Amino acid sequence: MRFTKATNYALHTMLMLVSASPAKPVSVQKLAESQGVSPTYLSKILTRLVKAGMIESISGANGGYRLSRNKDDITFLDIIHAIEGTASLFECNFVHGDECSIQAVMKEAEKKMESHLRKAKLVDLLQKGANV
Amino acid sequence: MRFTKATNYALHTMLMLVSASPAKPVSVQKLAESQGVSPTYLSKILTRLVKAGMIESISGANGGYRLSRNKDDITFLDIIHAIEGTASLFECNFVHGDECSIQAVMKEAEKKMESHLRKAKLVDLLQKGANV
DNA sequence: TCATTCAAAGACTTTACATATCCATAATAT
DNA sequence: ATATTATGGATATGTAAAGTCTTTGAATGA
Repeated sequence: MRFTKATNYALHTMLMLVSASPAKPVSVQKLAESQGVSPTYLSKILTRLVKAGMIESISGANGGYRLSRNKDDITFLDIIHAIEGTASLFECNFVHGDECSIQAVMKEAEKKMESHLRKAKLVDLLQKGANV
Repeated sequence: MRFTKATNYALHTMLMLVSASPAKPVSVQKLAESQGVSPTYLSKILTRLVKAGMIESISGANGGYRLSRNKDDITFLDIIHAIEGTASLFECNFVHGDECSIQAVMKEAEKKMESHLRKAKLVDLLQKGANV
């Protein structure tokens, strides 16, 4: 299992939007070009972030995407869930009597990762002087 | 991203081998039947565990698979790494100046999950009376 | 020694999903 | 009006997971 490229695009795009002025939307052309991905494809990915309520899109000339929330409220986990979905990473399909004990361990492990991603915010990266 | 079904099969098979007598190997037919998977396919999966040195296979009549290590040394992470590989779950392909700050966060999150899976052992489930 | 029982391995198929591309449509600024 | 920009649907394409089939090789025991 691997995180999808779409998640990589989404995270990098969000970092750009967080560091950009919230007043001006950034066009998908610009966002796509800096990541070496086609604008139409990136647009599809960003639509998922729009539906998750994290960013908003402005059509027409000088349009593009911009944050629709406070920067500080945006965690890694929000973005990842918007792209990858919120389903558990491990599903035991067998019919045990009660809950599968293996699955219980796996879910606990997943929670550890999620907990870290929930604490991690994009703004924090900017403060450390990260290059987008 | 999801864990593969192969990981599910491997974990359940290992739990069976841990709970079985180490003297007698268990045939892949038996292991496969109890999980509703074809023997040839399960055999492919188990071969990876053999190569990882966790179990050993005995050919010929009364053959099968059995543990090749102490039960207590077998962690969830060992099994998962043997099946899914050890590559990082997240790879940023872009060329930043130095290491990608987003990737650093993702790797840290992954470590949290791995740390939990390294502590989790199959024997512990048996003591809790888990049904295989 | 010979048939039987078992795993290993290679070639192959099928399925599912990620990764796009293309085009028509709708919204908006100038 | 026209240029600019996102949206959505249809449609490839690529790749990995999931599974089958068949042959080979190793061990047992009669």
